[in-house]
Amino acid sequence: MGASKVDIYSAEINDMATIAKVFAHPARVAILQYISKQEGCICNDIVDEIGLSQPTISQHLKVINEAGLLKGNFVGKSICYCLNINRFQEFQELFNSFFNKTKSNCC
Amino acid sequence: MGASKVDIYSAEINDMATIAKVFAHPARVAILQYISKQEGCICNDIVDEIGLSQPTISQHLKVINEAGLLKGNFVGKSICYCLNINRFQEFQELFNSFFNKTKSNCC
DNA sequence: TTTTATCATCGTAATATTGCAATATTACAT
DNA sequence: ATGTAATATTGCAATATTACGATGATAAAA
Repeated sequence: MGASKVDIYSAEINDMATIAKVFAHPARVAILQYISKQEGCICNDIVDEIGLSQPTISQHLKVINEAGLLKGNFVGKSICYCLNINRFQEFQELFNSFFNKTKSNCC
Repeated sequence: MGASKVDIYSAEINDMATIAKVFAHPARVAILQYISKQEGCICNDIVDEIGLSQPTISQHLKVINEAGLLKGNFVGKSICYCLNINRFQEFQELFNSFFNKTKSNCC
C-alpha cells in the first residue's frame, strides 16, 4: 500500500494528521523558524541558510503554503515569504485542543 | 531520494519533526484518542474500533510506543495499553514552545 | 532586446511508509 | 504437553516522500 485509508476516520482526526504532517519534516520546521526570525520577512536565502537545493526548498515551501501558513509578497524579482500568524495560531489551538481532550479523560 | 537529510538540522528541529511524525497519520491519532477515552485502560479492541487489520494496528502501536507515549500492562494474554500522560504532556509543551517561539518574532 | 537573477515545475532515482497475509511468539487454560 | 486466544514480526506489494538536475517562466537590469 503506502496510502493511508483516509475515509475511515473522522474529519477532525484527518485534519489533525494533515496538519501534523507539515511539521513532520525537519526542513519544514527549519524553514518556519527561519522565516519567523527575519525582520521584514526577507526572501530566498532560505536555500543558503538550510543546506538543500532550491527545488527541494521550493517543494517544502509549497507544502507549507498549501497548509495556509504562508503569505508571499513579490518584491522585485524576489518573493518575500512571511508566516501567516493567524493560521499558525489556529494550528496551535488545534494541537492544544487535541492534547487537552486526549489527556483529560485518560486512565 | 526519500531520506531526509537529518544531519544538517539542529537536534531541536529534528526532535520536533520526529514527534510530529507520530501524529502525522490518522490511525495513530485515532488510536491515541481511543486509548485515552477508555476508563481504566482497556485492552486490544482497537482493531475492531478502527477499521484496520491487526498487524497494521500493531505496527502503529509500535511507532507510538517508540515515542514513549504508551504504558502497557499485561493482563492475562492481553495487553492493556495506556497513555503515558507525562510524556504526552511533554510533547504538548514542546509543541507550544515551538509555536510560541516561532510566532513571537515574526514579520 | 538580451542578459541575469529568482523562483516554480517536471522528470526521475532513492528511500520511506502503509497495509495486509502468513507466520511466529507469548501466556494462559485444560 | 496441547490447544487457544492475543499480539508481534516478517515479507511483500502499492504508494508516498524526499531530493536534485534540467528546464521554464517572469521581471528587473544592462
